[in-house]
Amino acid sequence: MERRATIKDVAEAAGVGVATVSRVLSGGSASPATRERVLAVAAQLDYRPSALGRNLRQRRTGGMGLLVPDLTDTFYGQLAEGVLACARSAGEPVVLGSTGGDPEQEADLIGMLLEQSVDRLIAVPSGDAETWAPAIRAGMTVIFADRLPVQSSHEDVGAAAIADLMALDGLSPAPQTRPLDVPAVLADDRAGIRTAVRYLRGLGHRRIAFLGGPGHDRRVAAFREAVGSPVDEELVVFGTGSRDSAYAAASGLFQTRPDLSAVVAGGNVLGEAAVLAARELDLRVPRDVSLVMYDDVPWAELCAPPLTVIAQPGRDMGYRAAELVLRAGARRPRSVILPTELVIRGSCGPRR
Amino acid sequence: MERRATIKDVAEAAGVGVATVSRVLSGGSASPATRERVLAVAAQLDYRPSALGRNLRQRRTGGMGLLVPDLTDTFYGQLAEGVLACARSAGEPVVLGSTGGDPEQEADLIGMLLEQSVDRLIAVPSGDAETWAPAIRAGMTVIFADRLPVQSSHEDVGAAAIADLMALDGLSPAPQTRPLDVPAVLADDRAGIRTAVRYLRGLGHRRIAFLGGPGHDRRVAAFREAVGSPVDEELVVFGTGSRDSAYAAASGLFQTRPDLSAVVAGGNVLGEAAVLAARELDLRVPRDVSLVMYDDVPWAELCAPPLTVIAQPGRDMGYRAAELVLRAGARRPRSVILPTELVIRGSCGPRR
DNA sequence: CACTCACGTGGATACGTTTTCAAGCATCTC
DNA sequence: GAGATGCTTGAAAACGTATCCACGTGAGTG
Repeated sequence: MERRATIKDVAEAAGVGVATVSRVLSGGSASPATRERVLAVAAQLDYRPSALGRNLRQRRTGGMGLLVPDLTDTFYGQLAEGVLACARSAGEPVVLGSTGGDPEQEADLIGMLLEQSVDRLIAVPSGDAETWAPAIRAGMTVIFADRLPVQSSHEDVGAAAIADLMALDGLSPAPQTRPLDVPAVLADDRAGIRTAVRYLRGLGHRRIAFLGGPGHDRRVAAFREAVGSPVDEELVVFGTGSRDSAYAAASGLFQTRPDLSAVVAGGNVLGEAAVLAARELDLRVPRDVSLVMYDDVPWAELCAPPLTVIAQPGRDMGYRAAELVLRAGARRPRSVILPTELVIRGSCGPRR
Repeated sequence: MERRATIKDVAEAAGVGVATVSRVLSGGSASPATRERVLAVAAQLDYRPSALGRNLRQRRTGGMGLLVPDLTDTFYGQLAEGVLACARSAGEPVVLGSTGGDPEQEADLIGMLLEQSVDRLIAVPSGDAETWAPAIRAGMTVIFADRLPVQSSHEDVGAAAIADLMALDGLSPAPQTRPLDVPAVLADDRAGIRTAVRYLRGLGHRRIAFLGGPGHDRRVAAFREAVGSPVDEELVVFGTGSRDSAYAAASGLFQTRPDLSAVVAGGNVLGEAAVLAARELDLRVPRDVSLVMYDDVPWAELCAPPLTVIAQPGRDMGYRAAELVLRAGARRPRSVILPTELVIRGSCGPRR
């Protein structure tokens, strides 16, 4: 457990000043002769610059933070893998937090990251603009992934991202809004949901339900738009994020509206709940009810029948978000929307 | 984006020295009067001590590192959630790395953590003792979770943990071995596998296969022990960790040995592969082949039939590991073995 | 040849904190 | 009343690095 060599040791051994060593190792200019000598000595001493000293000097911790609601949710696992892959190839550390979907815990974790001087953050937000204000105010480079913060009445965090999205969606030009500069990496929920609904429509389904969870606002909106007015509000139900509540929501939906013939689950936890609830109520998939689930996960294929899903590239989303947050210089990065794909397996059939 | 207040600002505003502020905030002794004043000023200035300064001073980063092979594997997701839960309640950051089961990446990540001066680490190891030597040598407090490093010929990292385990298993007293002080948090693989094999035996199965992956050494050993000699070596096959290789292993197993009537999958990825391969080969579960899978995961219930599993408390394991690594003082913590439970669902039937 | 300019270099400083140390002061003891 | 004892306190040093700045040297230009 010997003490690690410091820059001072290297400087001494190489017969140069610490400034020179620092320059050589950070890619600054130096004469080829000294550069070579310094590098040789550094290698020989097995010198590795301490992140502590550097961080303090630069008043910022390298790497990035990552906040997700729940690592048990396979989609967030994929997202995290993407982020980690990018961070690893950049040699940057990532400090992870799991919010449990609770804005309060999220706020705590943001505070912790602030304390650590982590100034780059990728987040699947659970709180609203107020929760995110401290991070923005502190000058953090924040990138939202998978979703945007819920809109609170008088704030507009994410407004810039929304503007980006509208442009990308080919909607009306972004309204004049004070941009708060929080870009996002999202899946094309709108197209994904629309495709799924059309697919179900094509199979003859008319009473299609949406089973959502927290953060699925954009998906519900897309669902409403795809179904067209008037929307049967009883067919749009929500869980709170836990598996239990998802199950309760699904079960309740099936029981109060036995006339529904198809359901779109807004996430894999909801999809899981729908399968379970249907089985419990002796509803056969797809004979009695068709099911399409947002998120493609390995076990979707294991179900009987295998689940038809709206696949979103979780890993890519994480990777892209990490790229954005790392490359973010003076210029604020643009938001990104990644395509979804309807993967047709066996959980949807014609309306009987 | 105003500059954050430093301890100096607080000291000045409170009319005391910085040392006093530091003492008050770190729970040192101070007169009630000054303590109150300092706290008031600190609150008013919204002062939060910078982890950077503290870390540099103490030459160590707080919190802990966490290294897992793959967050896409639900079990490691559960494990990570446990670690994060404990860390969150302690207010400590955790920097996460995903090794992909590759010793080389693992070594890189260890190096990165060393550079960050992270001196506490929870790991599901992929490399051998040699990979872990740098961490140990640097004085890191390491706790292994879920498995131990593979034994390399001339080293004995984990020997201490093994000694602990033998004691816990009620085996012979630990042999005299130079302890390398790497404790572990493991599931009782031995009992879990034994119970599963006995269960299958009770159903009449005689040709039972084991489908393993990297890091399943203890499980294979337990399987061999439970099955009793002579072990039919063709019935013990391994994947390399990826889903593809797991599928290949499972499919190969089913095809080369159509006479087997039951299989024990060493992890949830392997179990998934077994279900898929069986379906592809038109083998019905449990009519043609019985299946029990290590790891309980939410989707085990979704399968048709629902999977009989050996449940291990992934979340608890993570939480316990985090507790151990945080509480680790001068005294090296003891290893912990957590119980498993055979959860009987519908994937096992009598031998036909 | 004098002057400028570019470049390589090292000393010094600052980053924000914890901890050591000695000094100041009040209380207690003989 | 003098000395010992305990507590509170602040100045200063240290942690390891990056960067500013000033200095010296060599080449290039008039």
